[in-house]
Amino acid sequence: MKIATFNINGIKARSIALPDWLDAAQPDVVLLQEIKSVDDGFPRALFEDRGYNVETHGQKGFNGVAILSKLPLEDVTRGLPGDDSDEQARWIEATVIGKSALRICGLYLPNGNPVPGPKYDYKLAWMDRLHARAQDLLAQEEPALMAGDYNIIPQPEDAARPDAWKDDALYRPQSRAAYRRILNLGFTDAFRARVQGPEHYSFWDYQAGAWNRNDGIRIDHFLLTPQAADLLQDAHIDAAIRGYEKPSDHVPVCISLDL
DNA sequence: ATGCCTCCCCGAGGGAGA
Repeated sequence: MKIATFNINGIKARSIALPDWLDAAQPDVVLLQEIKSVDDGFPRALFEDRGYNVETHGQKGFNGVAILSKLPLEDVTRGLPGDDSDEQARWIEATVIGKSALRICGLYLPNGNPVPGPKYDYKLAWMDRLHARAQDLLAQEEPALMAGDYNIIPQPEDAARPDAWKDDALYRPQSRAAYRRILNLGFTDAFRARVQGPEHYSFWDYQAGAWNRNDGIRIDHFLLTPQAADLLQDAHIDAAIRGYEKPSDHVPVCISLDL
């Protein structure tokens, strides 16, 4: 089973590039972030015509997450537990029914800039809630994953110019510690389990020719429970499409599970 | 880089992104 996560930076702006990538890459399941659309505005037919089931959790203008799946989806839930007053659409879960069941969580973790400030406080509070959900997932002792745009640069090797990010919400020690606290519960970073070394990125700024200079950062991640990590066959980043026509500033990260 | 693009809101120019 091939699963991808892709921050598309607006479904309307990606109505060509996203279907083109789906047709070429043929993923079974895709977790989308930043659809920037309400549920009713999401072009479901574009994906249903390609054999995908579509589940969205959108809001007007910002954020928004979705799941595309060629396999049946069950028990879909929307919103990260832990704060009923949180109206931002950043979390969706479902169970994919393949040879056996896999719980998948798609997330768009808050950016958090500027630091300090209320947006950074929101990021850290959101990560506390993510930690709690992560603990519950692990307690199930079943194949499950949390994937999406974490807005976290885990290590210096995950940025072309780590010094440029030292005061940024994506790289502050407190941000990275909050991410490690989740990882250290027992999750596997699927990409780093398969690929080591620098110069593997999932985001390049639109500005200042970042793509052409390979001035990127790796901030889109797959975290696997031990039972899911046992099934891991492959992980890679589809970097090339960053250079295609009208790209997102992120590219897809893909894994294959023996499911 | 207190932001060089791009996206959204809409129908001008501001908020947000990372």
